[in-house]
Amino acid sequence: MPLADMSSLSPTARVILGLLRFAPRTGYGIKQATDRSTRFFWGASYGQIYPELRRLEAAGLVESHEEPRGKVPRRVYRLTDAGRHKFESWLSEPDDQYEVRDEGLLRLFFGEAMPREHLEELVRRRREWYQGAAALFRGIGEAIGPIEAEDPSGHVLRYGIELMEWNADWWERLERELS
Amino acid sequence: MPLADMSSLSPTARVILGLLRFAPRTGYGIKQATDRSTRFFWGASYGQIYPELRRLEAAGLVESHEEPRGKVPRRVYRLTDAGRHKFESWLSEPDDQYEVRDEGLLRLFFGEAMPREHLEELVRRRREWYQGAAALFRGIGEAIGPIEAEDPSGHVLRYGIELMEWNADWWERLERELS
DNA sequence: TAGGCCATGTAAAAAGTTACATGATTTT
DNA sequence: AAAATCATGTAACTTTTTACATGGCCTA
Repeated sequence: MPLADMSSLSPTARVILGLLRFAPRTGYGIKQATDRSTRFFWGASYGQIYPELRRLEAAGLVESHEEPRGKVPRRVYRLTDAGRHKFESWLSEPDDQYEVRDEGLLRLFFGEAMPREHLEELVRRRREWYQGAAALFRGIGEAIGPIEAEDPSGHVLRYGIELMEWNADWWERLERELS
Repeated sequence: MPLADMSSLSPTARVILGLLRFAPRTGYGIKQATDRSTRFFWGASYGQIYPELRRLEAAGLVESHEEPRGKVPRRVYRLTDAGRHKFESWLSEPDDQYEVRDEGLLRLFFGEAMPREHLEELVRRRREWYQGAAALFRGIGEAIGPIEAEDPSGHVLRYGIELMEWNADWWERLERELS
């Protein structure tokens, strides 16, 4: 029985539904999974996850049952058929607009006027971040991975790895140019 | 006289201040400038720009004067010294976290399960978007550019062009693989 | 036994989007 | 004469962040 207005899914709702497709999880588990996977293009905080799970349940897109560990209350959520269907119809929608928000790039865009040492620092950090991201993406490809990636040769994963590597390279080159 | 709490700048405030560094502008002009430049990593809507300009003025970071065109009221904003200083100290802050939000990637991340024809469509659109973005960035490099780019050989612009080209290539390759 | 991890949540604030409303000026 | 562009704004809503609060379980 859909009670809440879920005619359109918020990005966070989509992350949640998408992760639950692979396995049932607790709110906490969803947070861990996003931190290890989607955080590179869409993060989520507890302040969104828990309320969103309740909204999704009210709309009949997920269902939950209690599964305590000793005295620790614990609620495991899983996708309903309606939820799976809703998610898949979102996937099928045309998406015309790719909106990207990248505060680091914003800073760099205006940063040409920065003192040299700050610029070098910024470039170094950015390079390190991309190296970490590349390593993480490669790790997902090798291990079972937090998202239980069905197909380790999947396009997206490859895109992720290659994009992060390209970036790590680019920033490393700039770093060398500057020094 | 700073009246509003501007101890920390919102991203939109930073875009505004950053653009005003090059030239005084109206709210409308700021919107045009973002649409042609920062929109690829940070967009802004009128609903943010006009109220933010008033907050910035209340805080003494920008100042404005009326400059009507005929009967059309028109208010031109420019940076104050305090605003310039504030912006430059933001540039100098260390930034540890690069948070990126990319809804298109989110979709693709989960999209492996998509019906083939939807996937192809998505890939095609994405390729086209990147080709457009690459063209636009190259255009900025050639023309004076809406942001009055001081140095057309600047790192960021080069980064933008090369990133968009890399992406256009990547998605084109995937498109061919799929067909 | 202490520190880290698992686990759930809320309240307030901040940030951003969307839809609406209005009208002059400039270009085709 | 029509269409595009310049120009300013608001109200309601949605989305996200941040800071707080609590406490059991596991392992070194």
